[in-house]
Amino acid sequence: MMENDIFKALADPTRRAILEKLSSGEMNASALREGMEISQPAMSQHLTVLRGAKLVQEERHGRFVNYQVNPDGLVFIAQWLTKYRSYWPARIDALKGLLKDMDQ
Amino acid sequence: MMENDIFKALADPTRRAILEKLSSGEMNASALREGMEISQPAMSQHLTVLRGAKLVQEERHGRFVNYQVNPDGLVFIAQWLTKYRSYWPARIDALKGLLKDMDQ
DNA sequence: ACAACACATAAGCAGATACTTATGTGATTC
DNA sequence: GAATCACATAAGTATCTGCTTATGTGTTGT
Repeated sequence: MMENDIFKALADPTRRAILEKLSSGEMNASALREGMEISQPAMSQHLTVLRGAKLVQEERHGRFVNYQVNPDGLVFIAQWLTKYRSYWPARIDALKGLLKDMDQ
Repeated sequence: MMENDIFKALADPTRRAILEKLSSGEMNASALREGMEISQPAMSQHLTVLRGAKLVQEERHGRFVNYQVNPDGLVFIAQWLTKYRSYWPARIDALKGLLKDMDQ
């Protein structure tokens, strides 16, 4: 199931850190490791999970694989959030109408 | 950490189902169990996790405890999502400005 | 062709997680 | 005030998760 894959993927702090790194531009797996104290296999495994959740996309360039944010998973979460619109604080109430637009 | 508590709490499908039940109105723990095939202790444990993530609020009424959605955790996720605004598909681009308003 | 490189996969393991049964706690009812 | 009810907590356990080390696969450079 899509929903479960996404939330499980985001449950791990290392994977959220990877996503955040990618938010500033696409990067290959080695570049992602820099300053992260994580082994090469661990990174590879995390990227597999993120790809399965449609949170990242990969693109091969020779022997490098560039990863970038995939909006699909994130859009799903935004849509999931709309189920709770009516409970949001009033000061963010203006968001409601726009979130509605996302329902197509 | 707040962020980790929220994402870990949402990683479990049963807890997401509980949240969704609460989205249609406040309910006590026994009412939440109806039609869910979950033991009483399991429900109690899940509600503890959801409360720790500020995704639900409790309110005692005699020997019943009413639970309701707590927007705090959900608002946090919406704010977290804004980090990836620039990767959203164009057709949802209109949302960008509004999400920005949430940054205060 | 071979060595070096970037990354993926396999297998094993320690710790985390979600369940279970049993029992505890506080409120209500008779 | 004793029984019942709604819920919480404790302790044990099977499964899941994320790591490790070892090895495999495909690409590049010489």
